[in-house]
Amino acid sequence: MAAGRRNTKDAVETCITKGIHDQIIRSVKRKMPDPFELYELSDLFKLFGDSTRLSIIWALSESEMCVCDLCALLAMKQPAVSHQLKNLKQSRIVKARRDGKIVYYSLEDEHIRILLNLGMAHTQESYR
Amino acid sequence: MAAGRRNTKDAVETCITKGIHDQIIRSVKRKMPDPFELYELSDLFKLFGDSTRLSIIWALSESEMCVCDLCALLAMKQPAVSHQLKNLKQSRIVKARRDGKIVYYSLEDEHIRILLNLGMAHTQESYR
DNA sequence: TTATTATATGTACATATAAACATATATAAA
DNA sequence: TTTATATATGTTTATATGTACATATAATAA
Repeated sequence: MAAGRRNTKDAVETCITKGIHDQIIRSVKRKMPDPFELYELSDLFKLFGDSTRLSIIWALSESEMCVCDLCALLAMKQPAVSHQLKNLKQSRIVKARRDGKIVYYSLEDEHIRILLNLGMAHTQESYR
Repeated sequence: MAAGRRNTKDAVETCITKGIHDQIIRSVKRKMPDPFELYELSDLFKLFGDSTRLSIIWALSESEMCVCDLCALLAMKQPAVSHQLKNLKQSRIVKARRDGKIVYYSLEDEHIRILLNLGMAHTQESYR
């Protein structure tokens, strides 16, 4: 791609049909979120990006549940559920409260529920 | 887990401390989206779950761009960008229009932009 | 204390996948 | 037609990751 073009510090690499979109690229580049934020955000979405984990999120959007409830509901092994809950907790998607031996999980905040509903709206719209 | 419990067709597997959450599990199970929908939805989120692909989505939320623009903006190889755009297009996250040799990509609909913004709100809230 | 239950964690393995590289296709100009 | 440019696609490889299994920890009861 694009041989023989300058590559100074602030130069913007565009197509040979040079400079057409130069201003757009520069403008967008200025607004770009810092890499850390994009990385954190992709990590958030990544956790929604597995169907069994998404099932857990969906279930918790319906009701607080304990680990064993989720195992029963989703026909998953307990360690698998616990591993996923750990991931979900680290990314602040779910929170936990212990009551004796039982640990109850629920969604961390309303953002999660809204994200889920919005995604479902998009999917349902695409496939009807 | 839970040895010696009945396992008839409609039985709900719960903890030994039996029946505590039986009603909740049954209720949630009834409302459960069908597996296909959850699978499609997880596929949607999965595409948001990679930082470079998320950068593409973010960039297109700022402005329609051609493949080469994205390469320049994100410092990615052209085939890598095209591969990701193909994935994004298949899941109706982006759409394309061709103008001569140049193919311009943009977000498919407003849901995508809202999903992105909502996710960013959650991330920014978590880390401030 | 020991026993039981509920949950968490360490590790290994099989699968998924993002990126690199090479190559093919599409469009326009010469 | 041939040439150049922009994009698409096929294939390989290195990495990431979900699950299974074994085991550890936490909490309650006996």
